Amino acid sequence: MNYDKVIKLALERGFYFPSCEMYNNSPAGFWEYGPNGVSLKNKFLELWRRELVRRDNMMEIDGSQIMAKSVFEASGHLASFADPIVKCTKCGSTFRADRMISESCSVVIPESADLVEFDDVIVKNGIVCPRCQGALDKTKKFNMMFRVGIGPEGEDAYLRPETCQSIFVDFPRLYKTMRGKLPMGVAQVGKSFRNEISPRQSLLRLREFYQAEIEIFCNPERLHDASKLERVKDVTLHIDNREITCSEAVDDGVLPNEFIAYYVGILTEFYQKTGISMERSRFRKLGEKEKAFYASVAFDFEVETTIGWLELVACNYRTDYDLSGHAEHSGESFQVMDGDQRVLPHVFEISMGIDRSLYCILEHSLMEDDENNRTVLSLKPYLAPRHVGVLSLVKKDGLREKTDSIHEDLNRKYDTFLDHAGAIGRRYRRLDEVGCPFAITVDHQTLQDDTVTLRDRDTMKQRRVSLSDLDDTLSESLTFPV
RNA sequence: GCGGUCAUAGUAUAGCCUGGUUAGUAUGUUGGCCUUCCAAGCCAAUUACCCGGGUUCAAAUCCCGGUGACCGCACCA
Repeated sequence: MNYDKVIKLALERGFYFPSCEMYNNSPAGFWEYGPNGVSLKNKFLELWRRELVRRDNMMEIDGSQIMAKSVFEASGHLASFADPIVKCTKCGSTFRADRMISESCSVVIPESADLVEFDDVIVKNGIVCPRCQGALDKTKKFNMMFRVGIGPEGEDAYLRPETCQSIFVDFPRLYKTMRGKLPMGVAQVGKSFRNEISPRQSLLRLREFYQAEIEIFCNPERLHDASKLERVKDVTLHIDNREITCSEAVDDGVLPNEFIAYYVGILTEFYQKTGISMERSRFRKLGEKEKAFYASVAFDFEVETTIGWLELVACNYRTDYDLSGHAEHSGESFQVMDGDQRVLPHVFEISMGIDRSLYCILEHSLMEDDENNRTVLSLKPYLAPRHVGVLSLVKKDGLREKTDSIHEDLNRKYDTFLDHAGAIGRRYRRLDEVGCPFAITVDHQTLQDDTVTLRDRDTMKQRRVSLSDLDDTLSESLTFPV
């Protein structure tokens, strides 16, 4: 299934759509989730909590989206989350200053250098616009964070460009008050904001987006403990073009230690349960130049789609980069006791893009069933926006009333969809398109013996189920897997 | 931000070149009839020319500007 079909489904069936679409000055890169999108997202996150947060006994927080300027001085984002750009005064083209200079005259300037250094080299070497030979303007910094003005004086603060900074600044309190012990995982779901130059492709490149981030605080001297890895040692990983188990990955040096291998393992088990094809997924170790400025080791979890490989998760070993930065800027101590050892914890991060993950689930689940002339969103039942359609075969002879009462018995426990209108086949097709795994239909026999038909989305097969067994039957298929 | 292409109902499109239509079609949606378990049929209803300006007696149509989308470049924690 391809990108166009997914976006068409998203627009037509209330999964997601552009924000403020009726106003023509609405900026790009902002999308909203409709009813089915929210329901899918909530269930995806519930699965994430089960498979990662609860499984590893992590704690979850919900931090504020606007954060103090100092946070980003300490984190390095004010200095490093910005690109030096230079603009041509004649044709208006914009270039990354460091790249353009190294291409024009092989002088290498680090991107974090002072802006005057770029200007000096441009003047000294007579560099002009590579496109039109026009004169270049002065180099500027383009910072990708959104600045906000707080209070009447409009004091500087920033929308967080990643959710994890709240986890870092909250770490000392969490450790003290929540009886922290290393390794300690802290998770957060929330919005992050980045002023992308060119947002693209709906959910895949947003200016405002959801992240589910996990930061595991650990003792850097105890990364070879294999006790947790035991649980996932046989999980198969696609990594660096190989197919190996978690424990083999450590033995072969593909993954640096047991600690990281364990988290890569549970992350893989999580994604297996989302319905994303693991055959079309991989971990990829990032090279020195691809890594973020804070990472010493970085793996991306990537999924193949019709528009290429997408990065869904960044796994970064951030060392003590963040905690030492915040310790230095705030004066607070971030050291903790691990046994009888005083340590400044290191951080391993699992930073997940929720929107991208949802897109991949949709693309990998969407099927065209030509034989039956239908489109089926073959979601895992526990992720489906609607669990069960409740339909009356016809409205008359009391079937409507019977159906309504069955619906009332179900709709507090399940996400249901009540539908009386139109041809039954059309109603089944509509449910198929939003991934609803089951439909029960009330017919004349129901009035006689309190049974209904239960239709399975993927096979279209039906069986008769007694109303008294209905709850058990549905629960069995709709609860999250263990 | 640059270049190319594009913008008409929920969705997909015709009409634009050559200005004047009641803006057509398909599908969807809503109600009704019929049917009574897989997008059937019939009747009715419903919904659109991206925004702003210009040219003109008259603009969906021609011109300018803006915004957005797609592709490429670049960027991408």
